[in-house]
Order: sequence, then structure tokens, then C-alpha cells
Amino acid sequence: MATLYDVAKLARVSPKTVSRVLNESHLVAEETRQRVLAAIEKLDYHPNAIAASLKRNRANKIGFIIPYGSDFVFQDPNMMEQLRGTHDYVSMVGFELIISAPLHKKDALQEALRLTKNRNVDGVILYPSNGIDQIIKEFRAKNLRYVTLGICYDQQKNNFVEVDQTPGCYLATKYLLSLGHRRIGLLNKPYSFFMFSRDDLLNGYVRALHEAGIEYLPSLVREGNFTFEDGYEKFRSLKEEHPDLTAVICASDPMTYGTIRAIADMGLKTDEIQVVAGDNLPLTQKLFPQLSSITNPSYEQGKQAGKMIVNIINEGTEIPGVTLNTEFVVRNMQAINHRENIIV
Amino acid sequence: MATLYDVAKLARVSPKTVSRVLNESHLVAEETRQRVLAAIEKLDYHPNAIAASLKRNRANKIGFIIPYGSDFVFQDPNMMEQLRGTHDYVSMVGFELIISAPLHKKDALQEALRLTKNRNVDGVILYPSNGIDQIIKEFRAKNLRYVTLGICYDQQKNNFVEVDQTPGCYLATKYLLSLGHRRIGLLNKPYSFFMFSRDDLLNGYVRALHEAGIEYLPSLVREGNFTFEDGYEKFRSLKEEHPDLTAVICASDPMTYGTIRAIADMGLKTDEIQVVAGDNLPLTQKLFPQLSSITNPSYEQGKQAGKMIVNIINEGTEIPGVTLNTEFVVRNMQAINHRENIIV
DNA sequence: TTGAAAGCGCTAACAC
DNA sequence: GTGTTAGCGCTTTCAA
Repeated sequence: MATLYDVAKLARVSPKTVSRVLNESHLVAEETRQRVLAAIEKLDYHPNAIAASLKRNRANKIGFIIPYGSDFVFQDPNMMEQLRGTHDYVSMVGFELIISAPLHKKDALQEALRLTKNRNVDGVILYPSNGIDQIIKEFRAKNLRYVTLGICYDQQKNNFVEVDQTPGCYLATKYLLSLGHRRIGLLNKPYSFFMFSRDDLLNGYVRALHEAGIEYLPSLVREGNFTFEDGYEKFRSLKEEHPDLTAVICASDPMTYGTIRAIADMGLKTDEIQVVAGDNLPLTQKLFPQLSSITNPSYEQGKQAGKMIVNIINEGTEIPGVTLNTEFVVRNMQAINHRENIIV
Repeated sequence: MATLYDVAKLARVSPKTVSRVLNESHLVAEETRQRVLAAIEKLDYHPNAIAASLKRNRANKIGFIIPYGSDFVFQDPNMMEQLRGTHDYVSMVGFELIISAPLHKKDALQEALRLTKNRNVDGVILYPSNGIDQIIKEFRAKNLRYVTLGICYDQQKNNFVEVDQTPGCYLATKYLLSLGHRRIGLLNKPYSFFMFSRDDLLNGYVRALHEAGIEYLPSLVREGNFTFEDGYEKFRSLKEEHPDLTAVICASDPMTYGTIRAIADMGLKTDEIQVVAGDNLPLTQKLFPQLSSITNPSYEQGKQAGKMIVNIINEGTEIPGVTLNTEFVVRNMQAINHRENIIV
């Protein structure tokens, strides 16, 4: 493999000039530049990124750390959307994306530290999981770069991109109330698994109920792990405990699928239970085009996190956190009630 | 950040001894080793991976290159399964995984070359897409490391991990024939988009028909891009052209979803069309537990590809290609025909 | 506008 | 079992 010195020799210039052509080419005489470029072409020279990294003390890599054990990971569609957003942004500005999903959740944060201290990456994007407040303390103490996908502790002011689901859930609840529903379930997100600093879905739900003068029954709310299985189980137990349940709001699309499956398995008809989806993912829209949905800007969240980590790396300072909003999308419900088609 | 020299100084040994403790610690006296480890601990020393890479001429990174433009990518569940398999293997043996999904498909292969020549990665995993035969030629000429997820040209003998869907599709077709179906559609995989070297699904399909003495009608076969949309469109046109169609085999699970949606939208009942899924993904099993399915060992394929690229990097030679098999899973069909529940 | 020389942090020969 | 030294391929003062 040709090195920069080979190019310099062939072009009869110094190594530094080649380096200049590679990086800050406007400081080089055009004629010299052409000679260098020709030599590069001729030798099929590709700069050794590792050597440049060593000298610059910059890996040009971002780590995306997933704390769930890898079989959850690559199957959770929201995480994929966040990953995609991050990928698209950081690759646009010249960073590579390293993904790491330690097999054991507890190793994830250590892995994040290792990657960063090793200089394998210039900064990491982290999910809020248990123990992350300690890890953030260490990142800050050592002046390492990180961004979190959510607020990880009460006083966190910087370096996060979070989504506030309060508005989406408020609108969803209000909509269901306006249709006449009075027993509305909420399959909420987990508070043991992740480390969320506030209960936004619940807040929106309770506020809408309160405004309508409807009593809030805690037993109508169940926490789940965002997964299909949890959607399935929690819906079943919810409906069994509340036979008069007529509507349910799901915290995620996989939970929505589980709920739909549970509805079918329980022998309920579509118009007995109205389901609101949690993420508004493309697949959900295609599979179940009648479902109204809370929107979850996962792609945007990942993208903003990518942008933030790149800025933090370049500026060398912390950056105030960003909160993204949610909305609610109504889809045509008439279609459901008159549909007699059976899907599978 | 502490360097190896700082550790050496604190432990009162030479840099090389520290390096030995880090890498080949059995060659160091236990007492010395403990002193070094104590110094490492005390300084919170983390070896600079970039410096080691430069010296060793080894990045310890694998590139996973996705050639579809990133919005296809992180949404195709099979690709995610392959990625997961690769991730799990390579991270187990100490490699980092870099994923790259150039926004334009045509850039993907150049990106693969760039990453490798730059030394950003030690080797790449590639999908068979148009023009890949040329790229492979260049990889081989320059002695660069690659593995392909499928056979990319007729004479390819090495460095691939492919899946042969002939058996799975043969069994699926045979099964449908045994149930009395005579007009069986095949929503086949694409041949313009990827670069597959053989038409395995079609082979299995035709063989089963032939053995049963049933005529093979080319118009019962449609190519699709593995996507929901293609499943939807192709099924519609298939059924419109062949009103006597009673069963269909889908090349992928997203196509299966599209087909199911089309069936619902066309006002057909479940027992009028029997659908065979293409991948047997967990989500499909959960959403549509009644569907029989061809199995697609995507995770295993990704894992094997990871294993192969690591071996190729370590051995420095090419490795004979591997072909993975497919099967067919029958699920309880009675449940379908008697089910009157409506899913959404 | 260009070049000479030092050095990023580690590892590999080769000595002892 | 341990140390000395050179050098991976680049960038960066500093000088010309």
C-alpha cells in the first residue's frame, strides 16, 4: 500500500505538501496540486486513517451503545429508527458509526467508557438505563463526550435529546374521550428497565381525564417493556380486570401489535376495543392503516443526537439538552367498524 | 490521559513490559505484573487503540456495508437479523462493527473500498448488488478482505455465505399441493436489484410442481423487492389476473405483510387464500401465528459471515464459500379456517 | 508557497 | 524475565 511518502517522492514534493493537498488544498499552488493529485491517482493512494487519527487525536468515529442484549436490539423498530437517524447525520459529516450491543445489559455502560477511553470513538450515544447517572459522572469527570437519548437524572441540563410524549398522549386520551370512551387503558412504558426521569405518557393521560372530569383509575395503567409480549400480557390482564374497557393506548408499536394479537385471541371484535398505537411507524401504518397513533419522532431524535455529539466533539463543551415534541394522528375509524374482512 | 509510558514510570518498568502485561502477560513475572496492574488501575490507564492499530497494521474493525440507501436498510428485518448475527460474532472475538449505509446505492461499493483501503476496517461484509463482481475483482487484486452475503458471480467459489431457498420453497409448494391447491402464486425475490446467481425459490417451486405433474405457469410468478409495497402490488395483480388463485408463497416477510394487507383490502376471506411466509421472523410468528413459513436463517448467515471475515483477516487467505439451508414450518391451519375473529 | 524534523502512543526486534 | 531502540504513517510547528 502506497504511503504519503511514496506520493511525495513521485510528485517531487515534500510530505507536508501532499498532506496539504489532502486537507487544506487552497494553500497549495495549483500546478503542484495537480502533480500531487496525479501521483495519488497513479499510486491508488488512500490516506491511512489510523495514522491521521493518532496524530490528530481524533478517531472520527461515534459509538452507538445499545444496552439491552443484542436480541432485543436489532428487533426494536424504534431503536432502529434512532440508529438510522444517527447514521444518516454522522456519516454525512464524515464520521463512521460504531454500534455496540453488549450481550449483557449491565456491561453496556462499561463498554461505552472503554470505547471512549480507548480512543476507539470520539464520543458515544447512550440510552438511559439503570446506573447511567454514575457513568455520566465519570464521563464528565474525565471530560469525555456523550449524548443521552433521554433525560437520565433529575438535574440533567445538557447533552440529551429526549422526546416528550405528554402532548401526544394527552391528545390521544382526549380524542378517545370525545368518542365517548370512559374506560381507557394505558399500556405505559417501563420504569424499572430504563431510567426515565418523568412519566410523560401518564401525565398526558391524567390531564385529559382530569379536564373531562373523569376519575383516574391507577389500575387502568400497566407498565410494559415496549415489547410485543408485554403488550399481549398486559392487555389481557387489563381487559380481564376491567371487562368494561373499551379503548387502550399503547406506549409503543410492538406493544400495539401484542395488544391486537391479544384482542384476536380473546375473541373480541374490532369495534369492542379501540386501539391507539404508540409510535406511528411506517410498518404499523401499512399493516393497520385504521389505527390512530401517537407519533414518536425516533428518526429525528437519533439525528439530533448525532448532530449534538458531533457538535460536542468539535466544540469541546457541553450543549443544552433538546426536547422533541409528539403529536397524535387520527385515522379513519369508520373503515374499521364496517370492515368484515378477516386478516389471517 | 495516561499513556503507557506513565504506567511504566509509575511501575518502575520499561514500556515493553507494560505492553507485555497488556497483551501476553504470561511472559512476565507475577510480581512485576501485579505492580504494572496496580499502576494501570491507579492511573485509570486505557491503551490507545489507535496507536496499537497503527503499529499492528490492524484496525480490529469490520465494516458492514448496506447498499440500499438508508431508509430501506434499518427497516428491513432480515437485514437487521444478518447484522445482529455479524455483530454478535465479531464483538465476541474483539472486533468493533462499523456500519455504513451510503445514501445512494451506487456509492456503497466505493464506500466499501474506501473504508478498507483507508484502514478504517480490516475487512468488509457486502451484499450482492449490481456491479459487485467488478468490486470483488479489485478487492482480490489489491489483496483486501471481504465476504459476500450470497454468490455474486457464477464462478465465485470463495468468501461468501449464501442461503439456498430451494429446499424451503420446494417443501412449501409440495405442502400446498398436498392440501389440494392447484393455482399457487410465487412472489419471488428481485433479480434486477440484487445480483443473485441463481433462482432458488423458483427452482424449488418448479420442481415440486413438476413432481406433482402440474403445469408451471410463468405468469403465476412475480418478482418483488422484498418490500411490503411490492408484496401488496404484486399480490393484487396476481390475483386479478388469476381469479382462481388459492395460495401464494412470499419471498420475504415484509412481502407477506403486504400480501395479507392486500387480501384484506380486496375483501377476500382468509380461507380463500392460503399464504406462506418467507422468513419465519419472530414478529411474523407473533402477529400471524397461523402462517406456515419458509425459514430463512438470516441471523446464522450474518454470524457465519462474521466468522468467515475474521478468519480471512487472521489467515490472510480466501476461504471456500458456505451455503446454508432452508426448511419449511407448518403451523396449525385449522385455527385459521375456523377463526372468525377480526384482527383490526 | 514549500520543506525539515519531531512526535502522536504503541509494539516488535533484538539485546541482555 | 526485562529493557533499548526504532518506526508504523501521518500532521504540525517552525523556518525558509
